[in-house]
Amino acid sequence: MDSKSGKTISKAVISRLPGYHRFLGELAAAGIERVSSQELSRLMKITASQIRQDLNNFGGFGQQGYGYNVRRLYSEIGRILGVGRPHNLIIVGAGNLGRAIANYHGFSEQGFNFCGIFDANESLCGQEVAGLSVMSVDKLEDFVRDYDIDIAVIVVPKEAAQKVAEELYRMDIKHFWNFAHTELSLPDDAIVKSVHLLDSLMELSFEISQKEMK
Amino acid sequence: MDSKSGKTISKAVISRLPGYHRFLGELAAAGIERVSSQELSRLMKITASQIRQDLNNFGGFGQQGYGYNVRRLYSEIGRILGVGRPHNLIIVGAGNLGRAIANYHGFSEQGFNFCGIFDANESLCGQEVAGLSVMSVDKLEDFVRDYDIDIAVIVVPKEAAQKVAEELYRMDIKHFWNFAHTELSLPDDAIVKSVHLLDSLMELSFEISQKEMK
DNA sequence: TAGATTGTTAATCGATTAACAATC
DNA sequence: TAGATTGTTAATCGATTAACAATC
Repeated sequence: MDSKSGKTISKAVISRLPGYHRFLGELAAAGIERVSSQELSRLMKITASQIRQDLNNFGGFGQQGYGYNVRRLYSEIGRILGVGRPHNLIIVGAGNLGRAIANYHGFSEQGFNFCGIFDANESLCGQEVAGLSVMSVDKLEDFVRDYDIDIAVIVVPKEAAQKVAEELYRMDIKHFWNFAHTELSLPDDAIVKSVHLLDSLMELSFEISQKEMK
Repeated sequence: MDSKSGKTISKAVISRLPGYHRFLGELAAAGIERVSSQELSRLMKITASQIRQDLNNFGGFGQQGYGYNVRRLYSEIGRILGVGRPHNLIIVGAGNLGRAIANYHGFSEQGFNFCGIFDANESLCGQEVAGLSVMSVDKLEDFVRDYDIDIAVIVVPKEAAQKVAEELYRMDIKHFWNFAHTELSLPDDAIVKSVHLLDSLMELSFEISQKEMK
């Protein structure tokens, strides 16, 4: 069990874990061996107290009087996040965003392997994207049965997203990284992580408006 | 002033505003005229109490015994978010993700207009992306002076992001939508909204790991 | 008017920060 | 040992939920 005594980790803590992983990765790459919560605090602009609280959800990775070993903490957080251990993904939707995701190599460096890319538009099928040949969504069922697919990336128009997700769920895919501009509604054992780009841009726009009213 | 008596709106509230906008847009498109906080609560899976609290940060948009007028509330939230009012953006980085963003039409529908796309790689210059011709980053300074650019989308490799952002800041661009896998560090009057896709995928991976440990 | 539902205050819950004893 | 810094408990702060008077 990752978290001490199996207690649930709050959303707030989870959302900071990738940040720890990123900063520690940079420190490790810079050849830095140890870091204190105070140094990390300055770097990440969160309090040292919060850093220690967050890490202690998972165990005592530090040493009094010394701080934290950078490489050790980096790999512990990686393990907690489940990176490293390989994940097999498919991309559903071979539009611009689907292609962009397939082509970004930062994902595979962390063990996220794109195994197939699918589109409903037959005229796209056979095109090569990031070393994969775009397949018809008709082939999804067979493909998912043959490979051990863990996560589906939903990059289809919002009108199609719910239906596609339900079909994938029936094919026993329970984990979704959703880029469609809509919420997916699936049974409780499904895990959906949505990235709503327009929402993010709107939050920026809100902050701009607030600043200009000052 | 948007918020009642000018008080600062919490991050938590801001993050829910685009969701309200989206759901109300869908209700309006479906021809639904009124909605109560309780109905919206069921739809959005947040409590009715929270919805009323959130909205009352900005004023009383509802009516006792009736609820909220869908079209009115939709447009009020749009106004609060600063959508509708046009924003001029440039995209810096004409890689796959930059192109995908330029090509997604959902942004311009909300008043976010892409005016130019730039890349440091001269061999990409002149290529057409979403009706725009990719320009050399050398042209940025003149372009930004001539057009009224409000927001820069940073879609360059993480090694280049900080430098590019600083240059844009010097050219008087203060608002950044950052997709590079690093934090941007800029003076306090800059507003940076980052989208770290890998972080999002790692959060999903974390939740998968947690589920599998149960 | 009676019923419904808001706007708002008060109560609860959870997350962050502060403090410090434990210990390397 | 003395100094540094963690792990952890307690105090504070902020966000969510509950409750209900106001009112359409």
